[in-house]
Parts: sequence; C-alpha cells; structure tokens
Amino acid sequence: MGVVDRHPGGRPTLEQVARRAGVGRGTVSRVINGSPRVSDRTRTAVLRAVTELGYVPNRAARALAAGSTDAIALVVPEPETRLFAEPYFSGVLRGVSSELADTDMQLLLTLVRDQRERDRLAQFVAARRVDGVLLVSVHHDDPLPDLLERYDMPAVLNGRRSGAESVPYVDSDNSGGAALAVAHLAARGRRTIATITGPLDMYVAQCRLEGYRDALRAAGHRPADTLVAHGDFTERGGHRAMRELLARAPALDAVFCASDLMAAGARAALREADRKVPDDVALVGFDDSAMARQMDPPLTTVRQPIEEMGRTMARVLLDQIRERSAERPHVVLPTELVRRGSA
Amino acid sequence: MGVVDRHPGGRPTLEQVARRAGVGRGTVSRVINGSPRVSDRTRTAVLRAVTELGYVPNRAARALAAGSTDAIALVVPEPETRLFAEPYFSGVLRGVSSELADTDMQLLLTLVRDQRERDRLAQFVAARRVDGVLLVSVHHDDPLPDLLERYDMPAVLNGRRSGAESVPYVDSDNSGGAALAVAHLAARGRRTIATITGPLDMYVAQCRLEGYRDALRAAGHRPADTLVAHGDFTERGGHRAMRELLARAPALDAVFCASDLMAAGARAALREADRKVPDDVALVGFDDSAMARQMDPPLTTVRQPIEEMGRTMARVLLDQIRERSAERPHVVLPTELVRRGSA
DNA sequence: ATCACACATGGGAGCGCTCCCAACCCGGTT
DNA sequence: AACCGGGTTGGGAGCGCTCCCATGTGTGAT
Repeated sequence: MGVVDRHPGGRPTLEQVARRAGVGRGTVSRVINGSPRVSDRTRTAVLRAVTELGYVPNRAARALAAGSTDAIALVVPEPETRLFAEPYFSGVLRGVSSELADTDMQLLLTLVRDQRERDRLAQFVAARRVDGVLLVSVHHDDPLPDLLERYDMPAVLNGRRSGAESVPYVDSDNSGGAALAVAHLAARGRRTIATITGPLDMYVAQCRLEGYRDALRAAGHRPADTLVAHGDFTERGGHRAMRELLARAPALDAVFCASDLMAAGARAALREADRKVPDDVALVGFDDSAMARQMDPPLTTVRQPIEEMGRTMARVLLDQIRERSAERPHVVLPTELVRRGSA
Repeated sequence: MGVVDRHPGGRPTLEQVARRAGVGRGTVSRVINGSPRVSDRTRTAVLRAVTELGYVPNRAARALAAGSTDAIALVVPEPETRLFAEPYFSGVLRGVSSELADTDMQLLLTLVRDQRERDRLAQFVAARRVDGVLLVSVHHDDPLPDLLERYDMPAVLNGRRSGAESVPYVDSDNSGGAALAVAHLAARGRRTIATITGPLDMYVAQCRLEGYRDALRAAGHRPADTLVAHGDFTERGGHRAMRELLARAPALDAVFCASDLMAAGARAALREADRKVPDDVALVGFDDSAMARQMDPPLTTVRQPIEEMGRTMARVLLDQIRERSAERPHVVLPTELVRRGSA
C-alpha cells in the first residue's frame, strides 16, 4: 500500500506537494493532469514529492474548480431489474465496471422505482452531478432519454426505444438472434414453427418477431398469424400463450420464445399437454438466462454478449463526455445460438 | 418537473437565492440544512426563492467545504458476484437503494476484481471519498475490513468473517436456517440425512453445517461424518459431493445442501444414480435462488431476507456515519423454509 | 429608561483545486 | 547588443459551499 499510510485527516494537499517539490501549485496541477508543458526534471521532482507524501487529489475540490464530477450514473428502472432478471443486469454491470476500472470515473448506481425517485433523478441530471448517464433497458415511452437530451447530458441507452432512436445506444442484434434460432429449427426439419412474442410495444419484442418472420421466409416457410401468440416476457404469459398456440395449431412441432422465462412457461404447458420436448415440439428461448441450463431438457437459446454490451456502453459514454461533438454511435452487437437439448 | 427547468450551465447558486430572498448566504445555508435557528418568516421566503429559481445545492462545493461526501460505496468482490449469483446481489442492492432513497446519499458501486482494483479501493478509502462502505460477502481472510477499521471508515459487512467479527455486520441466521431444513426432513420421517457443505473456510458454510448437526441431535439422530461431504458452493462441486455420499452411504434418504447451486449438482447426480426425488431421496437447498423454482421437482430451500438485509445494512451504516460513537451493531436476521416439491 | 441576554442574521475566511495570465528563461535573430 | 518567440513556471482569482464570529434586534428583568 505505502501510498496510503497517512493519518486520516492529515491528507496532503496540492500546496504541500508544491512546497516539497519546490515548485508552484500550477506546476503540480499540470503534472497531475498530464499536461505536456512541463520539463522532465520538474515532472520527476513533483512525482517524487507526490509519492513521498502519498498525495491523492481531492475530488470534491477538483470537481468544484473544474465543473466536472468524474462520475457517471447507471440508471436502472426498477421493474426492469426484476424482469430482465439477474444475469443480465449483473453482466452489464460487470462490463461497465471493467471498462471504468482504469479511468478514474466512479460509477453511481441509481435504481428508479417510482415517480419520486424519477424526479430525484431529473434533479440530479439538472444539477449535473454526473458527467453522463447509462440507461439500462428503456421502455418505448420512457421520458428519461428525452430529459437527458434536453439537458444536454451525455447518455447511452442499453437497447433502444424504436428503430429511429436518436440517443446513442448499444443493443444486441435481436432480429438476427431470433433468425438464428428459427433457422436452426427449420434446418432440423421442423415444419410448423410457432413463436411466442414479447409485449409488442417493446421494440425488442418487435425485432425478435421480425427475425422470426425473416428466417421463416428465408427457409421457404410462409409466416402465419395462427402461429404467433403474444406473451409479456413472463413465465405465466408464456404458459398462457403456449396453450393458445396448442389450441390454434395442434400440429406445431417447434416454438421460438422471445425470452427464456416465457420458454419456461411454455415448457410447463407442453408438459401438461403431454408433448415431449424436443421430440414432439422443439423449444428455443432467448437470453441464455440462468434458468436455461436448469430446465429439463436444458434450453437451447440465444445469447447476447451482455458483458460486452456493458463495456461498449461505458466506452461510448466516455467518448461522448470527452468530446461532446463526437458522433452519436448506434452499436448493435451480434448474438449467438447456444445449442442445448430442447431443440 | 418544474423545479428543474433552468438552462444548463446557468445553475443558480446559494448567493443568488440569498439575493432573491433578500437575506444573506448564511441564512440560506441554514434553511437548506434544516437548522432551527431561523425565523419562520425568513424560512418561508428562502424556500420560495429556492423553488422559484430551481436551486439545487452543488454537491462538490458542499463536500469541499464540509469535508463530507454524502456518498457511500457498495463494494463487491468480483469472484463473489459470480458465485453468490444473481438474486442475492440484486436483492441486497435493492434493499440498500430503497433505504437510501430518501436520504440524499448517493450509492457508489465498486466491483473489486484484482489486486489493482483492491489498491484503488484502498486509496479511495484513504482519500475519504466516501462517508462509509458496505462490504458484500466477505471472505474469512479478507483484509478489506481491517483496512476500513484502520482508516476509521464507517463500514458494515454483509455476513461476517468469523464468530468473533468486530466490524458491524448484518447476517442471516445460517445455522438456524440449516436447522429448519434438517428438522423438516427429520419430521417427514427421513432416517439418514446427509449434508453437502460449502467450503469450510467460509464462516457461512461452518454455520450451516453446525445448524445441520444441531437439528440432527435435536431430532434424536446421531451426526456421522460419513454423511458429511464437502462442496464449494458450485454446481459441479455439489455433483461430486453427491456421488461421494452415494458411494459412502448408499442408504441415505435425504440431503441438505448448503446452497441451491450445489443442490442442482446433487440433483443431477441423483438422476444419474437413478434415485427419485423426493421419493428415494429428499433434497433441500439454501438461498432460494432463481433456479430453485425451475428445478424438477422444484427445490425446497431456505430463504434469506435478502432485501431486508440490504436495508438493514444501509440503516446501520447511516447510523455509524451520523454518530461515530454509536454502538457497532451485529444484526442476525431470521431465515425461513420454503417448501416445494423436493422434500 | 437601562441593561443583559437570547436569538436571528450577514458575510468573511477558507475548503483544495483548475484556469489563465503574466513573468521568466533561454537560445537564436537582426 | 538589443530583440524576439517559444517553452516553462508562479500564483491570483474564483468555483459554491459551510463554518463561525460579529453584528443586529427584540424581549424581559432591573
């Protein structure tokens, strides 16, 4: 440790470092912040003083003087936390954090549960208490992105609200992933491939449905509305939708579910209807959530590069913060099919 | 919103509020911070000015002047994140965040993966860039708590390193929970109850083993070493341990696993050995993780009041910060048995 | 009416830093 | 020899707040 054994309270200041190095405050500041306009001799001397004193810049003072906070917020609408379930959120978090590790940005976590907390966040943004915002899992009608834009606060979304999203975002290739899944089913000789969609007011659900249709057409099948049932990304919804499909199209031999959770519900419904998975009906999910591996048989599913998404989000946001003029990138990361027993 | 529509950059300051209210800076400060030494008339006037201008205190300035940061850090050792899996972490997070919601403390998230990040955290603490630290899932040999103590940084642990933990902590009743599980098995007439422990260098694993033994004795059984196999809280470890048990004690008719993950592994081993759950062998886990509900049959398990733990941790930490002299509480929250199909 | 005292209030000093301008130094020009 | 320009350096000003002391202001006791 070494660097840190100073008595609490007696933390050295810029001034003291300057005195010890026999230079002025400005020079120390320049060294600390890596300005090139410092001679090597001076720089060395300053750095030695810094080490000797165990100097660590006072962030509050810096923030006050420079008007920046060196912090970004990761905003998570609460309902989503529950829904998107575990691995997703913590994966993103891991990615973000790892990308931030060698910046000295700090990560501020904000769960937004209700209107009150929403207001607090708005105030937070207005007060510019962070340099940027990462927004996880936005809803199509979420006012937050607009708020951020209005306040000219650098922001990056995880996912997008629509095909015409203006705020920079990092998304995974939902339609591509769905297509992968359905193509796989078709390639395995499945003839009647149904789908259980998410709530279609969410763009991600639209994309997955679109991918399903594309792949169907590409494989020479004809998409039929009877084969499309609507779920809401929940287990119960998947169960209901599966029963609906079974009633409408008893001959189906494959189902692509737009989420693993719905696949779990569907699986239960199939069991109740005495259909074997995968012999009678092949099943594919989406998300590669923890439960996929636990299902019986283990669920074939589509995996998103979650951690990579987190990393990318952080990277894009840092760029935005560094130069406000930077282009506002829209990144779509590829998904992959994870083959397990259910298809 | 109202409160916040000020042009970015033109954020009003204390000074401006003071001018508008026709009072001095000190008075405004007093009102903002709820000092009682202000007349009602003045207070009202100030508050009106605050609202009219949409004033929000500048945190950096406040931190600089007052020497406090109004932020606490939630520190998560990375390996644990993966291990302790999803619902645990996000549950704690939810609890902490909800408790913080009407404070205006902000929550800083710090994943600590490697030595470098560990050092950075040490520096962080030394620099007093937070007012307190919440430490999730400490290891018995974790140096962090000692570091925090040395720097006189208020801290609360989630779990404890040993029975003689000195740092304030919030834990769940692990031995009690284990005892609950085992008592349930005994009450259902199981005769030969085995256990798969966690790594015994973790206090939590010791507690669960102890609870197992206590309950066994209480039910009139005699604990036998042949019925104890050691896992490492992973699925694979659970699998291995179950095979070991099956070899050593083929007649066993129940297993208490110190984690759901290990129970999943054990369940697979039982399937391979053609033992039916729960008919041949009853299975109980610990954690009530997401997968418990997904298992076949659904896993009977012990639930910890995770969110409540998070809330309590935050509350205790805030107390510590408010008055450093406060007693250093050790809180143990009760666990409960969740009965599902596996036992 | 006078004094003492409590309470309310204004505003200077200073927290530790960045920004920026003026001063300085040096070698090369004219 | 006087001058110039670039690179380096010192330090004043100020970021927005809290702390605290000095200054009012009004009340009740004398």
